[in-house]
Amino acid sequence: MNREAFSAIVRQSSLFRSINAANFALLMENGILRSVEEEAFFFMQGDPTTHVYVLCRGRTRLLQYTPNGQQIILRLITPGQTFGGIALLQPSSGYPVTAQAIEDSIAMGWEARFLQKLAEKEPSISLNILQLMHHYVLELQERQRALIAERVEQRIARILLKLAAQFGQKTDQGILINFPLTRQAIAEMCGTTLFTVSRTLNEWERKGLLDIGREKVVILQPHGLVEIAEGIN
Amino acid sequence: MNREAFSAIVRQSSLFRSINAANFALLMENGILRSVEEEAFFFMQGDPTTHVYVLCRGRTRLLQYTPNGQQIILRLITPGQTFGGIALLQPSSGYPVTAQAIEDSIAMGWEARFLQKLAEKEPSISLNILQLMHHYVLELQERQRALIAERVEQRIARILLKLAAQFGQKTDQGILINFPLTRQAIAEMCGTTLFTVSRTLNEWERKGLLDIGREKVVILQPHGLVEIAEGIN
DNA sequence: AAAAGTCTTTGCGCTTGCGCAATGTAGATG
DNA sequence: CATCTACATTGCGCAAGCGCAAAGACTTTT
Repeated sequence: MNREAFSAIVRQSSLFRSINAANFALLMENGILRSVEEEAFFFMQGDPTTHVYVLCRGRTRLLQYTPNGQQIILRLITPGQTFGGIALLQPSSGYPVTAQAIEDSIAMGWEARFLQKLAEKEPSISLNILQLMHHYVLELQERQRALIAERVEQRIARILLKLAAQFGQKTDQGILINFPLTRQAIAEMCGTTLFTVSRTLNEWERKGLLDIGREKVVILQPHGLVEIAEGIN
Repeated sequence: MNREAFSAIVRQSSLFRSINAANFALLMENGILRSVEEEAFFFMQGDPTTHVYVLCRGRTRLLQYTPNGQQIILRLITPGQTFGGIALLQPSSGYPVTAQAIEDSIAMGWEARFLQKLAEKEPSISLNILQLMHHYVLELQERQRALIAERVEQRIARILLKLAAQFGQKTDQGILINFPLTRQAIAEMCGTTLFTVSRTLNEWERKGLLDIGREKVVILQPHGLVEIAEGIN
């Protein structure tokens, strides 16, 4: 467990990048490390909001369950990103989402009370949280717009482009989405079924836009996807 | 222009209800009143974020436009509610929504800079903003869930129940939604078309759940709507 | 009272994309 | 290597709900 390396990640995280050295030292003293295995949970929807986390290693996803058991993937967390920030709110009614590790993950976490006190000394923390929530609001509004106004095709294209931006790896053929990505997972990100995703991706492969495989997507013609996402047909 | 009455509304608004008397006085000195006629705008999506508002009179809606001109009604603002709070964020990239008066409206507004300074003296303002954004996030997540997992019928039922909670007026027959509500508006709140809304409402009237008219909805059997919203069919 | 404007209803056709079942395939496991 | 398991494809049928056009009803204006 390389606490040094993790410390560097926390130092640059969007939540704490602007705090001073003394407070950062405090942060390191009071943070706990949590290791969570693939498929296991940091917390589940409804759990009491005890901790705020910064992911240090691995990949984690935030998701919601619908009453009928369907999952909605809200966002993917990579090292340096914050999750559970909602815990900072005073009267908090439980985490609004579930945080599940996609691969073995390690996060540093702080008790909400500790951070609340720290935030009094270091107001930038509150501001950063506000900033994070703002981004999240914009993301949700955008998704809602897409759900209402766009067809499944467009939404799938959008998700692929977004994943490419977040996890893309340039290869000589195109952009490999460096991420174990099942059809099911794609479907859960854009509100459709794995069947529709499968059909759509295969059609795009036939057109030469993609190169797909088991849990693999390579974008060959990003521009083509952009056109689909924008509804230019 | 009854500044006194407005002052009382601001005093109780979710944004400022917890600030001290001195700061409240400052607030009143520095606030401006903006009157906006029916259909006119407080601000539009993309406008620079200059002011934060608390609505004092009338009704206003927050909406988004899709690229193809479709509207999405995000939320209805009633007196005492805050809008444009996003302006408090430091590097802000324009209002993410449009604020349009549904009826002649008056709001008190403050320059973002002024409020930012006030927030340094009165941290509860930041906390309240955080709280507001949190509510908004929960609302958006809920809407997204509904859009993905529920059928139009359920979403319409949900919207009616929500409107009833916000604007409902008990009459001897049932709950009147005291609000000029076109089919088009309902459609824009739940991501469908006015045709589908019209058909659905008429079906429900036939079943005795509603009493509908031009821009009027009276809920006769709230429980029936709840059952539909919950998908108990 | 007529005309104009807005909101609403309704019929019809049709596309989208879901649901399910059966089958195929790649990688992991023993 | 055989087996198992998870993931992926594909065909078929179907329901939901959109889109449009036309007509009707209620308001407001002149």
